[in-house]
Amino acid sequence: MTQTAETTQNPGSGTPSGDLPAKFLPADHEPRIRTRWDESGAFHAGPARVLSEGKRRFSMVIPPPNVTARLHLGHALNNTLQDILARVHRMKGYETLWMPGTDHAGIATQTVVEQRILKEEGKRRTDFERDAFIARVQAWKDEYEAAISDQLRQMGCSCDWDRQRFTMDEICARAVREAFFRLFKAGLIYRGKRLVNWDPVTQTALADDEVEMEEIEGKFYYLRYPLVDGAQPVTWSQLAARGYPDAGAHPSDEAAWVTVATTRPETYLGDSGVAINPKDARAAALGGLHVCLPLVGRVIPIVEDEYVVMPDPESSDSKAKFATGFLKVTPAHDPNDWEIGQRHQLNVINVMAPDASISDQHGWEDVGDARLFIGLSREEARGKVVAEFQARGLLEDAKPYTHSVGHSYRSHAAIEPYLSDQWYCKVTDERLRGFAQRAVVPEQRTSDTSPARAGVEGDGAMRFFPARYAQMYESWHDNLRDWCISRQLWWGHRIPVWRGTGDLLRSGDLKLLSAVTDRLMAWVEQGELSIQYKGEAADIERPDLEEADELSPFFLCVRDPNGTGREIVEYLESNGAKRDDDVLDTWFSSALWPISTMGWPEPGQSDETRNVLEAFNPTSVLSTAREIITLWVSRMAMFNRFFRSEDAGETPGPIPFEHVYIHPVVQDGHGQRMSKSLGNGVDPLDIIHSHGADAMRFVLCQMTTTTQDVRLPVDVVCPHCGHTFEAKTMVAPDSGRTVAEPVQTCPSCSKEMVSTYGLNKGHSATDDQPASRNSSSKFDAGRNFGTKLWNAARFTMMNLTWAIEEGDTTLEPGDVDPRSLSLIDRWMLSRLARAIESIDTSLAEYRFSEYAQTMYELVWWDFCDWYLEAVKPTVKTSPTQQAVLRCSLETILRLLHPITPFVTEVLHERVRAFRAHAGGPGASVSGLDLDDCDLLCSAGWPSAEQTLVDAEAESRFEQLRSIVSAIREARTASNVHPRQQITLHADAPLTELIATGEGIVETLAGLERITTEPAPDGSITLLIGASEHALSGLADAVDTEAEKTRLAEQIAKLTKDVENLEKRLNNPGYVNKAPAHLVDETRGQLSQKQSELQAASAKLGALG
RNA sequence: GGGCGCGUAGCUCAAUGGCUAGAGCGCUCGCCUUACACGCGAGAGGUUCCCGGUUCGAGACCGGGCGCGCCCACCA
Repeated sequence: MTQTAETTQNPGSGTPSGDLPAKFLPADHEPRIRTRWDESGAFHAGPARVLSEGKRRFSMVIPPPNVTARLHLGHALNNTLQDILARVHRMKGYETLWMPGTDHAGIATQTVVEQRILKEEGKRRTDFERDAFIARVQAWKDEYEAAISDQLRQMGCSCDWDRQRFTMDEICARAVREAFFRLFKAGLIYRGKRLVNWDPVTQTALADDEVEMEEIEGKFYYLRYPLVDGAQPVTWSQLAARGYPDAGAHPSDEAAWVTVATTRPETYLGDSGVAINPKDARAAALGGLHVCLPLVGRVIPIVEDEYVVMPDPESSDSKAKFATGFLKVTPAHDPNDWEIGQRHQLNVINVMAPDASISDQHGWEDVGDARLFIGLSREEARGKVVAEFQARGLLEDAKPYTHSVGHSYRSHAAIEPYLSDQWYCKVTDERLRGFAQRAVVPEQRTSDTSPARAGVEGDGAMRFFPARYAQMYESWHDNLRDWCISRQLWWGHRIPVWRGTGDLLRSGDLKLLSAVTDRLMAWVEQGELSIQYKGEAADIERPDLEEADELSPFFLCVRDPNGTGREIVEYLESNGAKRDDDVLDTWFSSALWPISTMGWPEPGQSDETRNVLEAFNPTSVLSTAREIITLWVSRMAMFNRFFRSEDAGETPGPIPFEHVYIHPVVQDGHGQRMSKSLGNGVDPLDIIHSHGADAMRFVLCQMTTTTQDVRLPVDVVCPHCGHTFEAKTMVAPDSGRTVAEPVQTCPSCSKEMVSTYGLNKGHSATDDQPASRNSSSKFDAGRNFGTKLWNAARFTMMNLTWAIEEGDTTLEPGDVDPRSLSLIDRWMLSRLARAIESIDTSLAEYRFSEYAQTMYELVWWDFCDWYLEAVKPTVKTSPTQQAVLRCSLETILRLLHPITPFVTEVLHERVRAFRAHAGGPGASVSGLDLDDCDLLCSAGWPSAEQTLVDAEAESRFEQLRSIVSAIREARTASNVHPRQQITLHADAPLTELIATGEGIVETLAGLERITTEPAPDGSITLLIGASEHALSGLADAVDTEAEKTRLAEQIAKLTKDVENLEKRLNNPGYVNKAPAHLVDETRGQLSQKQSELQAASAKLGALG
């Protein structure tokens, strides 16, 4: 929606407030304010102020967004919260560093770029040279890094933009190489042959988290494997003789078999055993027997393993229900089978090529008659295997079975567990896992029993908010496995390892010259090279290196291939050593983020960069999403502590952050996570465009409760008329998810559009049906709040301005003594003081919604609804009240600035302009400290002395407020026109009470006067408490019937209250056991209600 | 399978075991009151998912269900 120009004339025209329009139009101010902030350098942190001047530090590293795409509202939420923390602490006087940056996001980015190139140019990655392709990805990165930075800036994020980082920039890359080298040298990185999640399409290993589970309608195949004793078939009668249960049920001279159940028959080619549970009654009779794989002819053992599930057709567990008790073991193609194979020393037979076709070129030799499967794809082979088994009477059954299968989150191909050589990081080592576990504060630790080491820096100092997430962190470490860190990609940090064979040592004309080895060893001694061979460190001379060959090479890790190691690299490569083609898992560089961004391992050359790490690590808080607690938070803890260890890992170094705040996940209105595939994401810039950054930030802050998910109903914006409306939805047949219907009709202009919410396949935008954008009307509340604040400030300025024009002496510097003030002023100051206190408490516990709510109530209810309305008649002539008004506004601007930085900064400019115009700082309230500062973003956080909290003023105000409410209710019930000034006929006590308010009751209730005279005919009765008063001077005749109805309702309610209170007091348990003050309170309430009831009844009786 | 969160007004959410369970949006009525109609005033609207228990007192705590959702692991 586009905002139109203001319609309201400003009465204060010609003064410093004169050019304030009736609405705050964000687009008119945001760019200019951002420029002012940038130019001021307010967000640039200086380590020297921490290290030499002893200033308290507050630091955060941004969770670097992936450069794959623009930011969505989930990012907006997290970054708003971080900015709030940064701004609050900056105002509180902390030297504040918020380090911005982005993540290269290895496979994700490479894949989006590959897909775009394929779509636009029809080329594949393999059509490019490695460097040329990387250049294309780099171009994408540049585009999205710029877009993301722009989004963050438009949101108002107060990052230290001079220090912006990227996980692959030289500063971070240097840290990655150094980290890899140190881990390699320490034996914490090793080469391992393991099963990985292999994506046969992209031909890369995927991390577990890069695998998505998808439900598949498959089949359970029951395959018969003939039993053999040595080379001879075993008959059922022989089996019966061994005591095999039910063997007699088969023809005695027929060859016996066992039946295995599998969803993947094609993997039988790689079977190297059949397992049975030792508790199975059949197990004993099979001792020493083998099975012979059909066609292949391979004879494989039957092993006993507890892992095998016993069959139970009645079981609700689908495994037991479908099981036969015999499990085919394929160590090369199933992770569990791999484990079983390890336990029983079974052969590992890989029957597939990297593209997942059946192949005898990758570790399979005894092909036998199974040759007919060679070259088939997995899917083709499956059908063929089933057909061949069936043809031989070996297919017992095939049952339909729905199960979930891992798929590549990028290519969507089914994952093949695949045996391959990979680099691993030994995170299970005490120096990594142990350090990370012991970082957590003792009271949040549960499972890990290793004690924190007394006196060790960082041990037991890391705290989770909300605390429950500590549990997730801990339990993950219990089941930790070594981390596969290599990826078969081009986009990423290339692994700094070269492989060498004995030929490297026999280079040139020389035959195994010790001089060559000496040369390598010299580099090792210099700490520039580290060597591993056969899984062990070879950093000492090992004659057997000479035997290394292509199949079993030795590995040379170069500390700094681009710098000091250049000479080594040249030497290695000129002698035939080849660099590893793989790159590191993205999370490897992410794990270094808190130290790499701050310059580790180099101290930095200039004053600016030197000592950043010393000054700002550990950071104060990390704000992130819960699903990466394990992938990221834990690894940062490991690396920060390991690499900052002062004794190479003997003693853990400092933790990466003191607090870990886990923010909620933003879901759409149907409880679904915002995602690209659902199309329910919302671009923060769309919200900024329609509502402004402040409105977006305020609502996001207000939404952030301590639950784990928050819902944001997504609306559709009409591309024709800008109207925002709730989309008509449907359940998608394929996913079962709720999505918008493909074509939506605008309820305002009746034109049609194509909704992006739900990514409707086959519906593309046309001129008649343009694409709509997503938005949410939830942000209206934030925009309204901003306008309210704006107008409150406008009112304030107008009143102060008038005083100047009239030559008042209002603004003489000097303290206003709160004790000398009127009730309403004391009340307002008390509310401010309490808000300051309450915000501190909320923020200390990361309760952001409380902070927003406190400000909402302070501004809208206390300040606007009551204070401003109450002071209207008096403020123009009261210098002290003007001082209170101005100080209140300034306090509010400061307290609100971290949430809504733009509008508050603009208003701060106006307040300062006004002060300049008035020629001085103006009167201030004693006990309320507000420093003078050019920009609000670097102004001081307000502090209020405890003396400003005035309980007496608050309770007196509550009394007066309830009188005002009673009068307003009576007016409405009797249809008295809002502007009609009326007369209150009150008794002496009430008159006195109202007098303490110095006119505010009259103002707020619209009273012309208050008198003790008896009310004339035609008045309406006003019951306040148990005393009866009246209102007269109404324009129209009193509706007696309406008054009777009102009284009857009142009586019914009071009767119920009295009953409840009596019931409570008649309960002996309550009177005896509840705290005495509560019982007394209840007694008081009862007598109060009883007299009110009596008064109301009497009045109703009198009306007849 | 393990862990976690949630279920309160039509919607989105509040409520240290203690006043009559509150707010915003939406709805109804009255107001263009000279800061603000993105506003002001007054209202309507509740079986706090169900069943038990603890307690003088439960929306909250305990046990058992039902439902929704998220994360992790696994899937012969």
